[in-house]
Amino acid sequence: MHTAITIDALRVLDAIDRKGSFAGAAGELFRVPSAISYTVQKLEEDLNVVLFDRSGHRAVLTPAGRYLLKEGRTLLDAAENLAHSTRQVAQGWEPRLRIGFNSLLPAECLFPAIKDFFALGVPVDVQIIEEVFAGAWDALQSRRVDLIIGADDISKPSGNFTSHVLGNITFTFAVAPGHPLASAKEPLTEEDISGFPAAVAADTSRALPAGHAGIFRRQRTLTAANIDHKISIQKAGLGVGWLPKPRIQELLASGQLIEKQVCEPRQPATLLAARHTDDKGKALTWFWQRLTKDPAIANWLNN
Amino acid sequence: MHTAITIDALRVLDAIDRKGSFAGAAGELFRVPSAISYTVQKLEEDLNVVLFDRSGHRAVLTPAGRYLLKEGRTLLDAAENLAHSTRQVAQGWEPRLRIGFNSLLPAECLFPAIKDFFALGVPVDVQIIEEVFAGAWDALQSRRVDLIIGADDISKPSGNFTSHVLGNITFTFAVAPGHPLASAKEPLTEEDISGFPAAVAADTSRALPAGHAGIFRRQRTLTAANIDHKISIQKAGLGVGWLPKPRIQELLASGQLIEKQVCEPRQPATLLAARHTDDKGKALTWFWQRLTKDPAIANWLNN
DNA sequence: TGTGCATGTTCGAATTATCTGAAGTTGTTG
DNA sequence: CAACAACTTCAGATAATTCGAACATGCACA
Repeated sequence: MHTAITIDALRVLDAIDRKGSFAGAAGELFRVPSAISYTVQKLEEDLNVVLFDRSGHRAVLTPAGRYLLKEGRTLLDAAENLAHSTRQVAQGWEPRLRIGFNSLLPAECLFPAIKDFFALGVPVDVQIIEEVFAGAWDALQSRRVDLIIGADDISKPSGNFTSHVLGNITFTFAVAPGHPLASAKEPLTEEDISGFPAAVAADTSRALPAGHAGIFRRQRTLTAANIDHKISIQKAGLGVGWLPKPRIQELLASGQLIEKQVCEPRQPATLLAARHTDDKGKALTWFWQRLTKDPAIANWLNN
Repeated sequence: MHTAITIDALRVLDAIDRKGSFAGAAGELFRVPSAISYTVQKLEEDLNVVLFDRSGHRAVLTPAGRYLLKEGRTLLDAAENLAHSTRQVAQGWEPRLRIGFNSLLPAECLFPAIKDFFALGVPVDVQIIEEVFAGAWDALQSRRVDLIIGADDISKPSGNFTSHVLGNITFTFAVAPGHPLASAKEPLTEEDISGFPAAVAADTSRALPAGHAGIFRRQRTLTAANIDHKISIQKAGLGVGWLPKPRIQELLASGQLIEKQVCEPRQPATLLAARHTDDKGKALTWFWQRLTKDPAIANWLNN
C-alpha cells in the first residue's frame, strides 16, 4: 500500500514544529526519535521533495516543508472534523436539510424555527430554497428539497408524502398609484387590464413555462426574476398583476400599491407543509414537528 | 501507529463506490477482496461507526458511510492537491496551471498570453476552465483552479488569496441590531465571526452544492436563495456576513442593520484576477504578471 | 427446489511497514 | 577539549496489512 501524504505524517510534522525538534515530537507522540526520522524520510521519498534542511545540528523546515506543514494542518483539522461529523450522521442527524418554501411566503416565516434549531448545536446545515407554487411538489418528488413549506393542494403527485394544512393565502390585484388603472372604474374588466403589461414572476421549477395562473391571454408580460422583483416592478408602475395580499399589506397601507377590484377575482389558495413519509432524518423530524405547530405562518397568512 | 481516518481508507471507500463492490475495488487497487474487507472493518472500528449495511448480499453504504464517502472525496482531492502544490513550491515550475476565467469574459482574452507562454518552451500544461461569477472563488479555494480571471468579490472566502482590482463596489459586514456581534468590540476577529452562522447566497446558475458544513471550515452556514434573502437573514439576526453597501444603505441608515468593522475587511467587488498568495509556481507567477498588466481585459470591460 | 455464481467474511500464514534499541555522526556550548 | 543534545543508521522486533484458501450467504435461473 502506497501513498504520498498520510494523515499520520502530517501529524508528525505538526508535532515537530510545535515541540521544536524531532526528539520533542517523539516524546509527544510516544515514539522514539528514529521513528520520527523514518516517517519524515518516507514522506520526503514519496513526495520526492526535501522537507528539512539538515546542514545544521537541528533540522530546519525548507520553504516546501513549511508550506506542507501549514497547509497540512488544514488537512488534519478537516480529517478530525470529518470523523466527528461522520459519527454525528451515524447518530441520525443528516448533514443537510433543504427546506423548499413557496416564494409567495417571505423567508422570515422560517426564521424563529431556524434560530431555535441552531441553538441545538447539531452540525446540520439548513438551506432555504425558493420554489414557486407549482414547482414545490416537483422539488420534493425529485429530492431537490427535503421539506416543503407552502405546497399547493392541487398538484400533489403520487407517492408516499405526508402533508399538513398551514392555511389559505389570498391574492390582490395591485397597481402603482400613478398607473392609469389606479384611477380606472372598478371592477376592472379584462379589456381594461390587457392594455397594460402583466408583471410575471419567473418560474424556477424545471420544464414549466412561466406562470400563467391569474394572467389574461394576449397580454404583454414583463417577467421578474422572483416575487420581490415582481413587487418592485408593480410599485414602479411597469406592470400589473396579482400579488399575495400578506406580502404587500404594508405597501397597500402606505399607498405605494393600490388594490383594485376585478371582474374575475382569483380564489385563495391552500398552503401545505409536505415531506416524504419515509424520511427519518432527525433534523427533518424536528422541523416537521416544529413548523406544523408554529403559529408564525398561520398568523402571517391571516394578516 | 493509530489514527481514525486514513487517506488510504478513503481511497478504498471511493473505489468501492466507483466500482460498485468490494471485489471491484480490489481489482482497481490491485488487492484481494479480503484486504478491502479488512480496511473497511478497521475504519469502522476506529471510528466506532457502521459504514456498510451487510444484511443483503452486497454491502450497501449507510447514510454515515455515504456521508464519509462524499466528504472524504474532498479530503482526498485536498491531499492530492497538497502533494502537487508542495512539489510546486519545491521545484519552481509546476507541471500544470489551471486558469479559471469568468464566463462573462471571452476566452480570447487569454490567447495572446498563452501563446507567449508556450513560446517559452517550458514543460507546463495550461488548462482553461470556465467558471461562473460566484463559483470562481470556490474553484480557487477548493483548488480546482490555480488562477482566476474575472472573480467577483461577493463570495471571496477567508484565506490567503491575492487579487488584482479592475473596478469597485463597496461591501459592508452587517449584523442585526440584536445580534451578539452588534455590541462586540470592533474590529471583529475571525474568531468572533466564526462563532455565528454565516449567511450565504446560493449560486443558482451552477450546480454547486450550497455552502455545507465543510470539513475545512468551522463556521456554520445558512444558505439563502438569493441576495435579497441573504439580507433578510442578516436583518433577522440568523446569520452574519458581507453585503453590498449600496443595497443596504437605507437599512444601515434606519438602524435595521449594523455595520461592523472587522480585522480582515472585504475588498470592493468587481472583476478580479485572483490566486492563492502562497502559491509560488513560476507559471502562475508568469501569468499573473502578464495578465494583470494586459490591457485586453480592461479594454473589453470598458467597451 | 436445487444448482451455479458472485459477493463478502474468516482465519492462518506471509509480507510489508513501522517501530525500538543501540551505536554512531555532527554541531553547539562551556 | 569534553560534555551534551539532536538526528541518523541499522539490525532486529513488533504491528499492520496482505494473500490464499475455505466458508457463508444471497441471488438468478432452469
